[in-house]
Amino acid sequence: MPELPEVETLARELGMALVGRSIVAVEVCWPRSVAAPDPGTFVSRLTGRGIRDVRRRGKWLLLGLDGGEWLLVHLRMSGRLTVGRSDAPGDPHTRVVFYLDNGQRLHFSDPRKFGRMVLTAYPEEWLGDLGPEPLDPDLTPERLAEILQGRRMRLKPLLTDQRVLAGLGNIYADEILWRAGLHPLRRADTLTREAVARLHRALREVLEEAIARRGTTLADQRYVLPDGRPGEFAVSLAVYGRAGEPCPRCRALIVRTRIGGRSAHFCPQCQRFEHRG
DNA sequence: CAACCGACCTGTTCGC
DNA sequence: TGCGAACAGGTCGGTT
Repeated sequence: MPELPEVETLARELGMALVGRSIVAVEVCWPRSVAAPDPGTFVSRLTGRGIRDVRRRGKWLLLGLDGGEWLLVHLRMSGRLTVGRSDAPGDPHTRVVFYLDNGQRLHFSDPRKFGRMVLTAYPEEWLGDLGPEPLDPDLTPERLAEILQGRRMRLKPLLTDQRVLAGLGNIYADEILWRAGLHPLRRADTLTREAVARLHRALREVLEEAIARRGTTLADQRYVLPDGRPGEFAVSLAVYGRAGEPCPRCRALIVRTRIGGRSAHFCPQCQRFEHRG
């Protein structure tokens, strides 16, 4: 569920709540949520550790700990991280709980159990295959053109490939392609210079606007901020989840199809496959 | 290299 | 109303 804007928002807001705190106890309710090390080692190495940094890489959340180790968290489809008082009401999907020195708890809740945590001194071993950050200033239009060059993949699966760019998922890939006026089935190596420039601009605009609105909370409310409030970008979605509704740009009806086993939404008028632009 | 499929999981929505 | 099928923001590994 959470993509780059959601994890970026979490990193910022969790940072305010967690940096300077320390972990006094850890409870692992669902051992498989801890990918490494084994849960016993995970708990003993975390107990008593201070949190000095919270950041994001792709869709991973990174908590920097005193002593140089990192706690990596990937929320996958249904993971949620919230901070609350000790007497917070019980959640049947709680998988891991971190007890903090100020009486608060960091809750990891995850109904589908896909989310994973890793405690490691070598985060690059887990993050090494990730492509560049879409919002990195070094990712210029020229650099994006090099990335797309020679790739025969269709744009939609390419954008969600974490080795190509880090952090895009199903929602933002659809929104970015709509903003850029590019068909999701268009082959990456067929883009003109001008089309790459549009894609580059769309990447930055969509992601920056979504971060400014603190991410997308859909109807199921699975993604929320650490204090439980929703993100506000859902109302700004142009195509995702809007099949049959008019395109905000041209009023043609949004189409939903299936690409690489995932849903894809686009405007058949604004995003023409035949256009070489 | 590119595409597709099943796994991994549970909860919610859809269609008959 | 009831019930099973289909579907969900992600990723991985194996096959074609």
